[in-house]
Amino acid sequence: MSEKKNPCVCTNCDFRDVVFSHLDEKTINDLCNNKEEQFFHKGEIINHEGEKINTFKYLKSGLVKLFRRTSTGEEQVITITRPFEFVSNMSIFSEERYQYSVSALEDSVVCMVNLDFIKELFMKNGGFAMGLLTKISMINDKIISQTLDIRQKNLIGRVAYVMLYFTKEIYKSRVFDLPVSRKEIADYIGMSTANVIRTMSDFKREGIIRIYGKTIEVVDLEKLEVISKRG
Amino acid sequence: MSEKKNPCVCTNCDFRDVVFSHLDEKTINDLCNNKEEQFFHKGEIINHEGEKINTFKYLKSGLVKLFRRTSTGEEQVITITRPFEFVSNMSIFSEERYQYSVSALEDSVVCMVNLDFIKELFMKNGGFAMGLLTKISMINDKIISQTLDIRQKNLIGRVAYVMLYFTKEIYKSRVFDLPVSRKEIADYIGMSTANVIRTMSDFKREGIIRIYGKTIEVVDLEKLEVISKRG
DNA sequence: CGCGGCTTTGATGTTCATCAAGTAAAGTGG
DNA sequence: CCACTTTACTTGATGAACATCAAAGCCGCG
Repeated sequence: MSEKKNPCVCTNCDFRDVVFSHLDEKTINDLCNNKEEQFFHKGEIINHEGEKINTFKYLKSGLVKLFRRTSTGEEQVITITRPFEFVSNMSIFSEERYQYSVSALEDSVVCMVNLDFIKELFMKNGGFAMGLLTKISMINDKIISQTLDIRQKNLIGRVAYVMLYFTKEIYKSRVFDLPVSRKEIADYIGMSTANVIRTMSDFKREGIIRIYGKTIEVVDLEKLEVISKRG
Repeated sequence: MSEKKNPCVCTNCDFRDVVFSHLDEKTINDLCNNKEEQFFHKGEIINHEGEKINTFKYLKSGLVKLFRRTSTGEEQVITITRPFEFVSNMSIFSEERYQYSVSALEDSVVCMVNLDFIKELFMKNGGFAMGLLTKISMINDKIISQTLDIRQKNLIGRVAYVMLYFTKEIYKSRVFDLPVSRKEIADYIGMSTANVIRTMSDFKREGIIRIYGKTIEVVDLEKLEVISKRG
């Protein structure tokens, strides 16, 4: 046990539990030499639609949105997601280029691992492969079911859904700073900006939420739930 | 080379190229003993939402739809897909139970492989694992991008999209028997049944398609493309 | 302090769902 | 095989939901 100390920070990375749990110390060390951490300011693009994929990226801290741009220039937001849930794009193995863009909604730290290294690891370590497939499947399932959930609701149901999503999934708090513009919410739920704003104003008028600039306070969580379910 | 003849039909299965390409003869033989083929009549359920997942299923022939039922009882069609594209549900590894239902739109043959066998194979054969992950990713990507494509269109654009989907992706022919009801199209594109019918009648009136009972003939493919893009 | 982007609200019009009533087609049972 | 029942399809009329347009207020930033 008197071997030279391993200075690799990956050993203690919280992300190990997510997909790198079945790796021995040597592999973790290799991983460490094949990765790079990068900081992104709020608003910066993490990767562009069409860009070549050559790293496996995951979010260590912050908040990101996954989106694409339609031929007419409008933005379609696919999902908004927190650390550990965002494992690169879904298509690292199936596509050579990113199908969607990812941008930082808050200051974020992304860890980028050489893709060939990941692929090699995937080939020779079944446990790792299984963990990664499971994680990727879960992310995809979540996106699909979220999309279906939204699709079945009307305008106010969708807005309520988004408020609840931030409250319960993203911030786990009834008070939070909205990390997106009204327009981004609109692009997320497929409604017009004006109507998103109108609905939020209605919620405010009815005492369901309070708005202080960018800060939102959910006052009546139950009523939001009812609206989201019924809408 | 005088070993006993292997009667395994899997050796020549077309599906080998899809995910079972990296397997040696012995493994293929094992696979053969762990699989079962099943025939489903048009309309039959292949698997139910909520049912326990214990086989890896793929479509050998026929046509299926993937869907779920909302709390209010309406059906949401997630995708309609042909052989080799449908590899069980997406969630065989991430979930214990099916999240969605699958039913046969045409008479179909499904091959069902013991899930534990697949998992074991996945763990010890990197090439197989890679092929499977790639396939699953592609299916997921397709579902997500299709959903986004539909979402950005209006009523007539969506109906045109569906007609083109059957013409170009499913049947590769301008004349085909519509395998779904008007209501199922409506559930697929998220519009009302009456309006789907109305739009198809409009297309017929304008000479874009012809309708003989269940049979559809696409007369003006280009006009459909224009409507689909613009709508 | 002035400019540009985001937000807000009202007024107007379009798109689409819903309802209703009728027809065609496809099962079902005698 | 025919009468009956049910399910799918069709069309028109109406109203609700939502987009769009426009004008004004707000806020942050150079």
